[in-house]
Amino acid sequence: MATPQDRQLVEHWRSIQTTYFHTAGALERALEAKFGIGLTEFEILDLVADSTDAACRMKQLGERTPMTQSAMSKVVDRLDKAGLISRQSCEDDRRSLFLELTDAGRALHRQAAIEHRALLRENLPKE
Amino acid sequence: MATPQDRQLVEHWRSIQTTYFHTAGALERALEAKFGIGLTEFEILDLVADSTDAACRMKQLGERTPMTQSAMSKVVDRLDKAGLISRQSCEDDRRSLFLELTDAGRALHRQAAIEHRALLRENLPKE
DNA sequence: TGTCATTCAATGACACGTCATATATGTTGT
DNA sequence: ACAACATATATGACGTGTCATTGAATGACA
Repeated sequence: MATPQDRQLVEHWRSIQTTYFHTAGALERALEAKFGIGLTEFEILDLVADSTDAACRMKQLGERTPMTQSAMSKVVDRLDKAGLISRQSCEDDRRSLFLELTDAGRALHRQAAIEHRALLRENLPKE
Repeated sequence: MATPQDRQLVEHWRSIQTTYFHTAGALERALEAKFGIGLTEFEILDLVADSTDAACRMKQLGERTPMTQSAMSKVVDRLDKAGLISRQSCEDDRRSLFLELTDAGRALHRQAAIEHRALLRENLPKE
């Protein structure tokens, strides 16, 4: 802990951590309370809802999130069991999985997304 | 997922998440590999090393980090068992604990901090 | 075609964080 | 001094993430 630059660097990092934890916590609690899903669950729903094409997505979604492949697999598993998402095996590559929102998933996502955006607006530092 | 403002908001949030996970991951791996401690362990060491006064600190440290009280307690416990920190009970309020780096803790922190700052410099978005 | 390496997803062992509590101490009001 | 409440830390049960590995399918190439 020497130079002022270092102090500033560390302060910057702490502020990132703080807004990350603070915001993630708020999201987590609200989504859990109102919709019975966690933040990671929502994020997968959000990614899938946001996916336009018909590619085999499980893998590609992994590239759009810092989540581990293993974590993804487990979250998707929970979502599947909750009836919010469906996994369909790909015709052209049977190792891959194709994800799709169920009607319930789509409906829940629509509501939850509103809440999610609102909380981001409240919690994220302006600009 | 309607307005462009919303898209931008979500993109902003995802970028925070990404830099958070990416940076935290890099720190975690490096500290673990070179010093045998996790990121949270380091962060406590760092806070204690950075504490000037003689207040009963366990509680007050909690205010400088997004960590839960429970998490703090467990991290400190690990650090204690690793011989890097010592907990001394406060004279004037025996519920409180006073934290102090051991010599080993101080030495390790000195090295680890250098690594830590360097990695922050590499990973954090400039400005 | 048969081997060997590669890729996608799932799983088990394990570590760590969270929540709800427990325990000990302190404080306040009567 | 005695309840009743408040505060500081510790702990146990539990969920979820990570790493390493597995299983299945594919690719590459002699």
